[in-house]
Amino acid sequence: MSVVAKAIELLGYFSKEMPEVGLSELCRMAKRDKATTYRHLSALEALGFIEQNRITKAYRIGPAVLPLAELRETTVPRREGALSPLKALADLTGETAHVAVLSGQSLHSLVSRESTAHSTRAVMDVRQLPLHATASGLCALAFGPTDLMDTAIVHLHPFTAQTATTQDAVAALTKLAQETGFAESKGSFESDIHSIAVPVFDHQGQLAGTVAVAGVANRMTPELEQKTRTGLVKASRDITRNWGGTIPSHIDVLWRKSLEADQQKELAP
Amino acid sequence: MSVVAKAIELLGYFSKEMPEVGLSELCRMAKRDKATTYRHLSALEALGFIEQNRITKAYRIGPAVLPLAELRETTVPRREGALSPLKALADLTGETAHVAVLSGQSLHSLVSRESTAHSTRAVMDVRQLPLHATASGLCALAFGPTDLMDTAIVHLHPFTAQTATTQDAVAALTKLAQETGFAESKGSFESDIHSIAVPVFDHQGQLAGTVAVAGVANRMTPELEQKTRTGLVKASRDITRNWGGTIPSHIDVLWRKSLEADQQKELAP
DNA sequence: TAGATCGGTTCATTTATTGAACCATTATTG
DNA sequence: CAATAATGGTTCAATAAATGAACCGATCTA
Repeated sequence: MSVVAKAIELLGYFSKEMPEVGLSELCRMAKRDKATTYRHLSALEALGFIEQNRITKAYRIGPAVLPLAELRETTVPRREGALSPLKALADLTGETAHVAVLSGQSLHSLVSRESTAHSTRAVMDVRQLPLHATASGLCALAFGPTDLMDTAIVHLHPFTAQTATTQDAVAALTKLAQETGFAESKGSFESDIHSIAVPVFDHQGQLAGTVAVAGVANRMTPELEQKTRTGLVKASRDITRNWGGTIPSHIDVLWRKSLEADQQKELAP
Repeated sequence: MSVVAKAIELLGYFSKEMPEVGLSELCRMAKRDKATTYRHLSALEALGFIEQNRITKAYRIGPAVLPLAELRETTVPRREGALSPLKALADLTGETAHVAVLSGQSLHSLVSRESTAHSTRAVMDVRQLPLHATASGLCALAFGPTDLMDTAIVHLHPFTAQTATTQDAVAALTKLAQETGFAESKGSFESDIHSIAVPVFDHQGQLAGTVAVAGVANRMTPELEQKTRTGLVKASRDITRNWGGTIPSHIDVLWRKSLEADQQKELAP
């Protein structure tokens, strides 16, 4: 692992819940030596990526990230295009909706929207999503570049008892997603969270990212699941359009079939 | 210089004018070896800080900066508070207005607003502002922590023929700013740009950042300069208030005196 | 077709990174 | 209130990682 990666990884330990973190705390979280962490922090501080609270000595994200984000937004305005479909999805389901983008071999959280319908809800505080353990990740494996699986199986970290930790198990989940058009994670990343994800595509019909709904498990009834699937498909269509992409026809077919099957089930009993 | 710094410095070469840059171009700009640059880029790509255009092979800023910027703004919401005073300032002067924040020992561009009054205008594409060569930098030296000067004099890079390159010259400009309440740069960073800056303060009356107007030199008449000074003082008062800060009374006195002197001059001829 | 440029790779040399042990301060606590 | 255990920060010899000249194959240009 390069120093660059180690240093920048530290930025991942800051969150809305913990916007300021001290040196020792950060060492524990990153499981690194104090001197090392300190030098990494100092380097990031000199660059304005983090800054230090002069009183508490704790660190927080610095102002240097702002112009970079602005540049990214004006160059590739994906966030804006994802925002309003995501809001609609969160409102429809009453759960947390989020969009992640595929960059190289990894999946990054782009924007998330929490519903205010319930006091308990999923909070998206992870920036890089594990491919094998999240609905979004499995969705990327199912519909993204094939070599993504090679990266995924390097570290099959067991986040919960439900996490798929063998190549075969991950492959099976991926296959299921490819057959239905929906990727699912039932407590495989966080134990009480049940997620469903669908792919978003770029102008070449390649996977650009994923839209997902992360729901509190005990609220995820078959009815809500169906509503979620319908909402996800609409959100993916909207975001794909906003990003100037097109949904491959075979994906369209998959979704139509899955949604029709759901409706059948609803009419049957 | 640490690898972390070298790698992250590469991010500085992307701009609105050049949002996508190839490997060789980047090597020339950063004056570094190709292999080194390539490895730095690869590291940043793996972290999502940059991504590669699969067709042109050129690199651009990646999506990983977006959640960081969002976290920064929710933690330290300064951008929002600066935006509308900045807009007013740009409209008043017809030139480019911008705000920078002091983070540790360096000054970072926070947000800039260009006026549409003229087709030629200053473009703020630098993220870290040199302390000795810009109005904002001199302003920070004049009203910020005293140890800032130590950092400033380490590299007195001659950006133009007008740049102050001796400690004495920088000290003289700083002293002038301290006496008038306004820091000025006449072509010391970019030859045709004339800038004026004033400080913005935090809740302790310490320097939090700077507001500045960067004007095209030949448009900067004494009349526009006076209008700019008045506008800057208003902008600083508004932004300082929005950030929950207070302007020290001695600064208030300085500004009043300077603006009154300006009015005298205007009435005299 | 010959030369130039591009992105990307290799490997011996060099240089920066590492972490145990060390301070100096600042809370905690019996 | 003194003892203890945190905290942030620093040092330096051992070591692991970064470096860059030279190289490759693919495009592009004249």
